[in-house]
Amino acid sequence: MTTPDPGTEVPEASAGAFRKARRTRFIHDILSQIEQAIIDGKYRVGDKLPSERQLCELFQTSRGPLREALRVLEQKGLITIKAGAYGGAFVTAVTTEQMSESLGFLLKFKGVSLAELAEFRAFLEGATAALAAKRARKTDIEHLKALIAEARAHSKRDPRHLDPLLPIDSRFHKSLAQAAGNRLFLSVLQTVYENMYQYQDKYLPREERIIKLLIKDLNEIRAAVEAGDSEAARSLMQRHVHKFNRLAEEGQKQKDKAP
Amino acid sequence: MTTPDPGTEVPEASAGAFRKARRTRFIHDILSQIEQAIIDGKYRVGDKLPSERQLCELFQTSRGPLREALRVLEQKGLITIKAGAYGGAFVTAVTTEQMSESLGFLLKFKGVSLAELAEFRAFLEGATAALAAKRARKTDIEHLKALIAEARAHSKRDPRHLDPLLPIDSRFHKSLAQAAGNRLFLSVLQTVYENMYQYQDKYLPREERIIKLLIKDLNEIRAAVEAGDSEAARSLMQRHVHKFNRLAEEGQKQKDKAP
DNA sequence: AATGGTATATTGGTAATACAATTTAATAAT
DNA sequence: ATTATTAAATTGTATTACCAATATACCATT
Repeated sequence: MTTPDPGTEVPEASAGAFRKARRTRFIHDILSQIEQAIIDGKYRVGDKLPSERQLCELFQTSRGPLREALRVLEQKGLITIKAGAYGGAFVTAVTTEQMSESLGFLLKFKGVSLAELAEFRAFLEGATAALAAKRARKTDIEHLKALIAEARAHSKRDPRHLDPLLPIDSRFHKSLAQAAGNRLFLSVLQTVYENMYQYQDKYLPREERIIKLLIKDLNEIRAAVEAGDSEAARSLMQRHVHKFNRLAEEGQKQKDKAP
Repeated sequence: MTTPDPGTEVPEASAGAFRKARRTRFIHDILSQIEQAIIDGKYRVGDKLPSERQLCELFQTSRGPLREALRVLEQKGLITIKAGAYGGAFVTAVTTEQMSESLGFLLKFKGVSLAELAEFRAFLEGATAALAAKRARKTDIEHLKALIAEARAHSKRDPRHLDPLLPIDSRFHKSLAQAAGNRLFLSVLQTVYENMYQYQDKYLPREERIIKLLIKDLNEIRAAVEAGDSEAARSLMQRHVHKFNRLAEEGQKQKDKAP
């Protein structure tokens, strides 16, 4: 399903009638069989695949190639492997981890700048907020309110420490994505976060006004979402993201000057 | 860099100060070393890594685990492996392939519907068009015009065949993403395409009006982009995407009725 | 001269076996 | 009841050998 599969191949550039006549490795066959079995639901999350030796029997191969295949499946995020008695290969729920890593490579090697990532994030979160404004239910709104209340409590107890607020901020954005009712937005958002995390929060200036600003922004967004005003939600969110990105950029310059 | 790396670890849920003290497998070390070497530019695209036997010497390990590591790197899209004399592991340029696959798994296992994918695509392409309207250069516009001209030529020569137009359509969208001047949009767009390809085009009704509609839509978008009207470009593009998605959905229902 | 075949050395691909390390569960000892 | 020990299953690693693919250089045929 993933690699050039003769069966489902799309005749895009059908100019050339031939494709590379590469002979498939064993592990390709093993991989696609196991993948298919998982996709077909023959193995569900939590299920244990047969032991390596048994799989060797089944596929009529030796442990070398088989372990290579298992390693690839592990990398794809489909299984996790535990050693020891009652260990083995267990089917796991897919996460955004692999997608994040792939995106990370693209960022690194394609030379995508943080500015580009921030721009993408602004669009993404803007759209997320707009959707949330249309679809958020009462419980979603309450959840957002609770998060803001939590943030306020923190800031009252300790008006100078930004760090405890950052995870709350993160949860706010993710809750919003959840309220948007499209899991794809949430997944992509998480992927973006996992890749800009290190930069964004690290360089925000640790000042009281930042905390106030953050809470104010979030609350305005919440209000727009609650009012069902999707355009306002989008606009507020985009401005918020851009604003905080600018703050982080400036903070980074400051730090670079006097480390 | 990918897996739990003590160095760059982010204190997200800094509630738990400790991370699982799992004894790292050999291949983790091997992986991170090779990955780092590639990231650091010690090996560039096209370069050949040492042969398996030599790598075994370097890492003081046997071929089994080493090959597992190479297989994982291959899966990550960092290297390709060729057999035979003068073969070996060659560093390759990263593509969107892995990200596409990861997204594909998320779609399959998280039960993300095609409707959700289409919604995401509409947002993405809308944003892309809006950006392109702001940033497209003369050469970009000319490229878009050339594609439309090509499409028109096809439709004149053969007014009934939609299929030759679909690749042109695809190129149009990708060119637009290129003109948007943010490689991230292009990468994500490609990722989405690679995952909805099979569905979208397959079920479009093969009627003459569809061809006319397609060309008309593209040209209107091109005009908005050329005029620098980003809001119009976004709106036109979003409507276009939704429209064609609806057509494909209806076509699918038709085909399901009478196969 | 051009083409096609063939040897060869290099390198990845597979197999088989043995042992080490890890982990859980059952058991024994305190 | 708690703790230490043992046993069994399973992955992790090492070694060795051989098979298969392939770029190169050389040779043969036309």
